[in-house]
Amino acid sequence: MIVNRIRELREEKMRSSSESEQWTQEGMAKRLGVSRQTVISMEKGTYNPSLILAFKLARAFGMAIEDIFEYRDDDNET
Amino acid sequence: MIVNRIRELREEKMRSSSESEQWTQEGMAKRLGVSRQTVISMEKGTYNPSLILAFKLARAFGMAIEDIFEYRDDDNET
DNA sequence: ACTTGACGTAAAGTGAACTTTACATATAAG
DNA sequence: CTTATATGTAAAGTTCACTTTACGTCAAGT
Repeated sequence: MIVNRIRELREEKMRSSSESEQWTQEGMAKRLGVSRQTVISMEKGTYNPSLILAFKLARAFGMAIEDIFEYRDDDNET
Repeated sequence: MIVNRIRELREEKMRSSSESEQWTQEGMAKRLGVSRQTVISMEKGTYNPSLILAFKLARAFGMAIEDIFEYRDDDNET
């Protein structure tokens, strides 16, 4: 399974950034080129995003994928 | 789009590793828990794997995702 | 009171990641 | 010459990431 820090990071951006509306769920969705539903699902962490989405997120936050997502091999995933 | 070094890295492992059969396409498929077709498709680079698969690959190679996959935002992907 | 913006949820649809099977080729070994 | 192993390809099926729409809540502003 995969654990992520997306919500935490996004909320920190909302607080610190001058353009906080860029960092709402909808702002992030636009920036990433996905739907708001997808942002919500990612934050919930209930699913396994594509590598491209992970790269886009990492780029948006200016971080490495490994600093946003943590992989824990508890069980049998695809 | 995403470019990767999977084939290159796997073939290097085949040459240098003592258990080279662990690094055939089929060996990798078993290790990653996917089908051999999926390994072939990944090496061809024609598609966008899941984050979990990317993590498993990175772990198999003992590298970071960013050292295996390179993200180039040429156009409009999901 | 009413609007507006940010977040949440549910449900149906689409496309692509991934599987499975089957067959074909090339190389190396016995 | 035959057998085994590694790779390639094609095609049909399944699952799930992601979309779209629609509606509901809550807090802040006017």
